[in-house]
Amino acid sequence: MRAQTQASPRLHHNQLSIFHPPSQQSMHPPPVTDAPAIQYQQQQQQPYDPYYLQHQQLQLQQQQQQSLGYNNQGDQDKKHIHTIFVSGLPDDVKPREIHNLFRRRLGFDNCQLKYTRGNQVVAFASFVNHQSAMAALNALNGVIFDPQTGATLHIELARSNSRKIFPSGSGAYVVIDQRQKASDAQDTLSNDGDGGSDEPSGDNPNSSNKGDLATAESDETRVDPDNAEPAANKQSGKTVAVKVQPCSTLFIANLGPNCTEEELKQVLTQYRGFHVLKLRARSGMPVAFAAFENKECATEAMQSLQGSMLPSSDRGGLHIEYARSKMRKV
DNA sequence: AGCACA
Repeated sequence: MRAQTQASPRLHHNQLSIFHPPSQQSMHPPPVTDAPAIQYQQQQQQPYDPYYLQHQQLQLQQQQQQSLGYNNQGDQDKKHIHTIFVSGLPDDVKPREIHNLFRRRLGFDNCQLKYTRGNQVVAFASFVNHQSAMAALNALNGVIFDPQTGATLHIELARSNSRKIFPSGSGAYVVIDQRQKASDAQDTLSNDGDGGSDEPSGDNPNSSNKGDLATAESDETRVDPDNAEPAANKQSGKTVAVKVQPCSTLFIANLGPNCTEEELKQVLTQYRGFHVLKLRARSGMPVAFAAFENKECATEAMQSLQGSMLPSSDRGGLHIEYARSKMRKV
């Protein structure tokens, strides 16, 4: 009997918890001193999720910012936007997948999947503040969502924030179906009570209510045709050629000059199947190679950590690719 | 853009 090794090839964000610092930490000092900004997992076996702690901190931070008048909407920039707009999704995407894509991200609040009239699928994800939204945007933009079709996520800041439908941190998601043809959108509202619900279980075909959640639609969440780019050619019968051959070893670049092997290892050990890390400093800028048990594990880690900032990062977030050759087993 | 170890 075989184990369930052939899960869905799509993203499984089961272990993501890296600190995404504010892209531009503005006028406000870092939150508080009683909790470190980075909470590494100390290689424990027990499931450890700093998400909730950090989530609470972020909410506190946002309240402080609001009370200080930083959420000034007179600004022409988008500092007040804490919702991101996601396109490039395959049309068979499930709301659960969107939720699982974002639920572990720092500062996540809620998300909604939307079927547009043009038979496109887009999603909105809201965070507790602008920085968290930007961190998620930077981490997931350009990520291949479905390796089999090559569908690539295109993420940008939403034009306006989603209306808050659920209490913060409830982790709920919403489906809005505007398709013209017969719709098969089923669940409109779900909670994740338990921690581990990433398995690609069978879809439940209970199309009980449709359209009642469409009241959540507003001009805030309207989708413009120019806002949603045509996704990868998933219509063609053939599978699209991928950029780089997937490999169980990852190539990690854009590290800060002071990046240490320990620092990177602390992060990588949070991901399933991680084995060995090798750091190589060359001409000032170090690069690293991380070996995983298999390509799937490597892919998960890459997709979660893409663009993430380390404490030592000073030239932007991590740049991760599949290595060109597998790490020699030593 | 930068991909080693054997």
